[in-house]
Amino acid sequence: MEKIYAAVYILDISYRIDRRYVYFIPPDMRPSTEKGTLCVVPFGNANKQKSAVIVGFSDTTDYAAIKPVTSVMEYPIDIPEELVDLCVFMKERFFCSFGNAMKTVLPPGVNLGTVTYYTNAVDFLPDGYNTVSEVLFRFIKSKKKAYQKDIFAEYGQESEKLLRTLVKNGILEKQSEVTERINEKSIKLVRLTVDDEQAEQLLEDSVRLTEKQKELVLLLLEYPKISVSEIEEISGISSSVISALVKKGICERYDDRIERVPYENESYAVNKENDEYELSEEQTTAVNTLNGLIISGEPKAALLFGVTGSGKTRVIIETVKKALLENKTAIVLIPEIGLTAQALSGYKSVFGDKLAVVHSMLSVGERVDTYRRINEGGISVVLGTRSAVFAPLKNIGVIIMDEEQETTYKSDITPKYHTRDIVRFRCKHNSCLMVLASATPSIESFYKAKSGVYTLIRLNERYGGVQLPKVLIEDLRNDESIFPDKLIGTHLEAEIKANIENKEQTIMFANRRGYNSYLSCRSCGSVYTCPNCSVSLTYHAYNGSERSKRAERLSCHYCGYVCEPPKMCNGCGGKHIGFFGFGTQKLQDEISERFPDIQYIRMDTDTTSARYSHDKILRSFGEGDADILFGTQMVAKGLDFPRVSLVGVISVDTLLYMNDFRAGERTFSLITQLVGRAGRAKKQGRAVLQTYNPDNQILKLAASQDYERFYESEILLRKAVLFPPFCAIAVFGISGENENTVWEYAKQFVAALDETHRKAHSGVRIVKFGPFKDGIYKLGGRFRQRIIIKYGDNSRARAFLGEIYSDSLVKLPNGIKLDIDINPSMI
DNA sequence: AGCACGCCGACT
DNA sequence: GTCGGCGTGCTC
Repeated sequence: MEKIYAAVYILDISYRIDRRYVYFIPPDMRPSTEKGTLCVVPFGNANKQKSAVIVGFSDTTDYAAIKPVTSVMEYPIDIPEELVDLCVFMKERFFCSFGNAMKTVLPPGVNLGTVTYYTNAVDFLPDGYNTVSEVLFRFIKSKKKAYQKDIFAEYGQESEKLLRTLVKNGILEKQSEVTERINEKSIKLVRLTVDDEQAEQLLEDSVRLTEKQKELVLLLLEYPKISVSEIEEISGISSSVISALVKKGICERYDDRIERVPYENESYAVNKENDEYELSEEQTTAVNTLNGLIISGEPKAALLFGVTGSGKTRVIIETVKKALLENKTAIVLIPEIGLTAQALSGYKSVFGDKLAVVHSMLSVGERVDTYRRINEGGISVVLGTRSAVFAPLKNIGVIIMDEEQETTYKSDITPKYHTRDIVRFRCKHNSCLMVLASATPSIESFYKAKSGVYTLIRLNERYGGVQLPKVLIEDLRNDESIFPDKLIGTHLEAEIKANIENKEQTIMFANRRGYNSYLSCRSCGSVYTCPNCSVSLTYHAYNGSERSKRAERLSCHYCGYVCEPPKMCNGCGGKHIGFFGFGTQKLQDEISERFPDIQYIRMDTDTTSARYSHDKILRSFGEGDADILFGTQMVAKGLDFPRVSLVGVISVDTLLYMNDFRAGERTFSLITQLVGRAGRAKKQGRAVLQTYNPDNQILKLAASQDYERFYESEILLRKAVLFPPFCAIAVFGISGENENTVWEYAKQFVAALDETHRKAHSGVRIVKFGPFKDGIYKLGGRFRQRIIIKYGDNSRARAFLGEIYSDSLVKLPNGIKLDIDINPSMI
């Protein structure tokens, strides 16, 4: 077949007109085209130049009005065929446009956009035009090629009407071209340009600086590495204050990229254990089984089900080694960036410069570089978070997902893909092995393993014969030591004391960051909620250098809204405003109060938002700089510190009662991970689980670390009320600023859905719920309604959902947004 | 999304 | 009479 016509997908068009379009390829371009080639094509009435990806060829077409490809783009990155097919798959599976999928697959910042420009079609402007037209004409003539955005910047958006007239009259020509630009997005940071002493002096000297400016200097002294947005969040100091100080030469703004120390250049203590490490019998069997699946040369899947501390990571490394021996490549996925430093030292020492690390904290430039290195073939192992699943490796032998149940594997922006689905696609394409590894697999995955779809591999023993920690469920209901509003119960306090005396380390977990989770008026009961979102505001207290200087703020964890705490209730005017709930900051106060002489480290998004601070915290704790590490979810994940012998869980009660079918699964997993942090060394560790619900079944099962019994009860439940793995779930989200409009549209949407189902897809079996309010009904000023569809995942069902979605987008009222999420991580 | 075509009201 | 409002329909 000759390559006369090309089927393409256009990159920047909306979902509802996103399909294959066919173009004529001029003969001279044919040699330089293949599947995955980026090109420019004219599109629509105006023949706007758009970037497109070739997805197929043909030598005939029955479409009469065919247009020719404008040009083939020279692009620094090849898009492998596999990834082109993957984008088509993502479009069908997750209902996103091909272009959206491509954007996710390519490294970020690779922006192929169309820009519009004007040229003069005649040399002189004829008589009869007004002065504005004349000015515009002269501007365009002097520039030769005047970009629309430049014209707008100079003469305003209003000039568009005149431009249109001039084009219509043949005075100007409107044209477009595709630009390719790599955006460097970076975090804007602020630092002092004077040393600490000079800064202190400036603070003394009351004339030179205003109060606000002093506050900022104080803040910068405390946080040497802070971003502009963090400054605003913490202190409410606006960027104008920063500018004033910059002008005075006291501080400067700088770009984080400049300061970045790539992992590659950091020195890691090479883990000596790696060489001496001997696989246990269980581990050897696991590696052999996995190797057998790799060399089968067929698409395979396995679930590596191993208790915490059973040495899963070592099995993973050995399996990757086997793949490399077969001359194949491997991808290892981990749920969070926080794990990379620790995980990296192990992988780096084994795979050296054959390893590339990919995660979301890399700068755009670094990511493009890494992508290119992989593309050129010098890399055989890619380690990273979910975006690493798109690494353009060829000839993949194995893809491993560590902690496969983690919700970070689900993308929360369009396309809302699940990494597991992408892994499955790539494994099919590469005829290779998918390995899901976890101590607490998702119910879906364990179900597949039990029913034989995945090979189930168990690691039942902790490596080196270490015992699982002893878990104590501590009933807080009658514990005096937590009155009136303390967090650390009698037993936990005693255990921590014992640990401090024995010079052993402790990890503590609290559910939330901030200080108190909400404020409410003690007289009228009104709770302080975010004006944009239907959630309560969290009270944050940021320690200044002195206690009295403490900055107090209320902040919304969803939209970023920040305000000062009210002095009195704006409902009833009462002065008694109470704090309820607790967060990591409150825990911090209590730790320093109860254990005044010890060192502690807090770890939550407030303390780790600067790049690489995560690693620093962990390294510091690992080196024994502190006795207690405490924080949110982060402290639960994969940390391996031999000196930690105690884990304290302040409370997980709120997690238990979340209205979400996966709440049980997540709580179980979290507790298991937390408990697993204790006693990675020879000695048996201890864990204290504080709760007001000591009889809760999930807590009990988690305390006894009995995943399989938990699974058995959970799977029965899922089957009874129809949840995954027994169905797939599509959630349509409708949002808008006007509450009533959103509700009206939601009803209309459901009516349309019912009608389409009845008329054209009655064979598709669905169960429909809603519309009803989203769990967080108002978010960022928008009201949200949802419609939930349970369905069996097959092509007919997907065609139906795609049709509904596409048709509805066409008729979408102004100001209403509609999106779709397949198998969301939370409902 | 953007743009053209097309059919009705208020303007020089 | 015509300029311009936005409903409808199409994009290889």
